[in-house]
Amino acid sequence: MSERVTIEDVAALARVSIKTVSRVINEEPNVSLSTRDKVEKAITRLKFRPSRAAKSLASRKAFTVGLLYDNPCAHYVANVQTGVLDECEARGYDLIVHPRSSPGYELAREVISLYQQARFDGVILTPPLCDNQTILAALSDEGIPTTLIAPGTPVASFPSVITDDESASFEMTKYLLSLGHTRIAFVSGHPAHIAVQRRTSGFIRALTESGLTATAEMIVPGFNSFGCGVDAGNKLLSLENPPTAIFAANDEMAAGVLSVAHDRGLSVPADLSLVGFDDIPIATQLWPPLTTIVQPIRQMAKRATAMLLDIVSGNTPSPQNVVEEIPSSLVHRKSTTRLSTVRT
Amino acid sequence: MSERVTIEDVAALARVSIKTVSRVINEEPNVSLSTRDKVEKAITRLKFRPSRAAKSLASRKAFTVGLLYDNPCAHYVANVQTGVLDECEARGYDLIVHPRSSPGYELAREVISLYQQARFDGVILTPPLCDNQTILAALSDEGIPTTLIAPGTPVASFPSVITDDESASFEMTKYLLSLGHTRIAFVSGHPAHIAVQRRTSGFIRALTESGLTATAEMIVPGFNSFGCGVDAGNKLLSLENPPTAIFAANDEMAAGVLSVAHDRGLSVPADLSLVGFDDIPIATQLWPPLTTIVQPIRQMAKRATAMLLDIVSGNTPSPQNVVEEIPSSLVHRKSTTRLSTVRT
DNA sequence: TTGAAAGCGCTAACAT
DNA sequence: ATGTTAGCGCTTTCAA
Repeated sequence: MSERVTIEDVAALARVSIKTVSRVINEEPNVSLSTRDKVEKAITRLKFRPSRAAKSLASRKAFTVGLLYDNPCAHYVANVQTGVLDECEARGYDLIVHPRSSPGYELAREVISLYQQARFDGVILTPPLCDNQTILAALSDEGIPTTLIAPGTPVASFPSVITDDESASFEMTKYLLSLGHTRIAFVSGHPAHIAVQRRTSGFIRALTESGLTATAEMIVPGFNSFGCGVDAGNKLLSLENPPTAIFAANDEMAAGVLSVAHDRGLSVPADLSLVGFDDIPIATQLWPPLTTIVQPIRQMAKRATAMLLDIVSGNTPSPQNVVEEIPSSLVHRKSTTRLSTVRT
Repeated sequence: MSERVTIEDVAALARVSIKTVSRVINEEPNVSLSTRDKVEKAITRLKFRPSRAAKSLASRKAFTVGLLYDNPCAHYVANVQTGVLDECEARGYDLIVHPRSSPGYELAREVISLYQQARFDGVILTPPLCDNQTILAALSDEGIPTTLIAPGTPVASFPSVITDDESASFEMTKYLLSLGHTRIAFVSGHPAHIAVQRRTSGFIRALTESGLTATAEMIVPGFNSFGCGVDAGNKLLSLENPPTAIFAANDEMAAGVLSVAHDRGLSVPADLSLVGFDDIPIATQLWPPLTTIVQPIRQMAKRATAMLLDIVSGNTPSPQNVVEEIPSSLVHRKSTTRLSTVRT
């Protein structure tokens, strides 16, 4: 293997000082066009790549962000990673991922240790970690730059980016109402995921605003899993006066409801309109494909990363308690239809 | 924020030289027990964490591995990442992920650039990248330490870890045969995924060995997606003399076949036994849950990482063309049953 | 078994 | 607009 090409080699070839080369590679001002040109030619000729380790040591920055998560949903995680990487690559940062299911204090210790080793400049937290008080407190105490993706309660002292769960849920319910449905059931999500809880509020608000009331038998608790959807579906469709539309707080539960409908010989959407939330891959693979709400996960992750990089690179007048909201969107697919006047 | 604690602070407190501290933190030999003890106490008291950047610069190693992939399946990627991290964390390495869908030469350029910046010491490739000749050649030319996970043709000059696709498929077919099925159809996988192609061979071999022949109409091509499974299912179940068992080269296609069976009012497994391959999450969420083959993805990734770290840390007498095989396993669930003598 | 000195390849702070 | 001089916090090499 060839020896490493250093900034000195470039300086020698271009007949300038290493500081000038440094200016060029960091796009600093105050370099004449001709000098810049000479240096760039030398860089190209020698195939010079500045050493990340040397840069880090000298500038006391890792140029790396950490992504912390403890989420079983591969699809969600993949989207978040993609969004974070979008921003990292654009700004020359690296990403270190840290999936963790250890207790809060353990995780906190690990993260602090990594930070002290200067292995990253700051971290991004996703649900449910971004609602974990132990970790949040430790990060705050240690002064570790942090941003949050979709925290349940964005009261923390960290910038966060959220989406409009409540109003999206409201819109979806309105849509079902506009189709003529009045007996609409809701399968609520995991109580620990605060953001998911807001979906229930949106549902209730829409009903109330239309002069309807959300009865207890039409709101059944779920815990986000397919199996919960199955249970909820069985409960709801066994009702004396069953719903004509079901709104599940996530697609996985909607899929569970759908399989129950199939089993019972009910046709979706002819006999039952069904909608979910999230737009996970199976939403389009099921038959019929699910009308649902697309979460802007990737964009949220990208923004959260941008906010973090602004902080760690000192680009910004420290935004403090900034909370940015990125809207989700409703996709119409085949699982919903106007309530037919002829009832079974 | 407090000032950084350095190796000098520790040396001063322990009244030894920095070299001795270095010996202790790197677990080098030739340190007396009492000295080691003194140093360790000082480290604890000061909460000293060696700077990764300084260590990298001085030792000319990044202590980081890169993971390259271009795979749409989030579940697969998540498993690979977990396996890689298992090994990385145990050995103090970091992981940088690099998902890419750019053309081969572009990717190659990017990877070489990152390597030259010393942002990682070596890379791990997963399908389909590990079968991409352009990238493989570039990596080899540049002398970048590399290991491969599940390459289609492990002829390359890189250590690889594979699984037993052919024999697992053989066993699965034998199992179906043992249940009394003789009209068994196969939905083959994506032609570009060579490993997946081997599953077809195993199927054919089992049939042949049992004195049966694999007829053309019973082997239908697929491309790994749910939709392909639907198409294949429709084709197969429309046959004048349809199969009593269907073996899909992956679970996603099996799910497609299952939805067709449901639509046609066929009961699985009473009317049709159905099996898949991979054991992705929906395999257990479908009804009935799928009998399938569990791929040891996480372990494969862990081994591939261990091999890479052995190379980059010089722990090993350069294993060259090592190919390790990790066995998969068959899980019996509810989608298969003995062929009933009473036929429909 | 221990230590002193010389870098690793950059950036920072200050000249000029 | 450009250069000089010190480090950054470790490991390496060589001595003792």
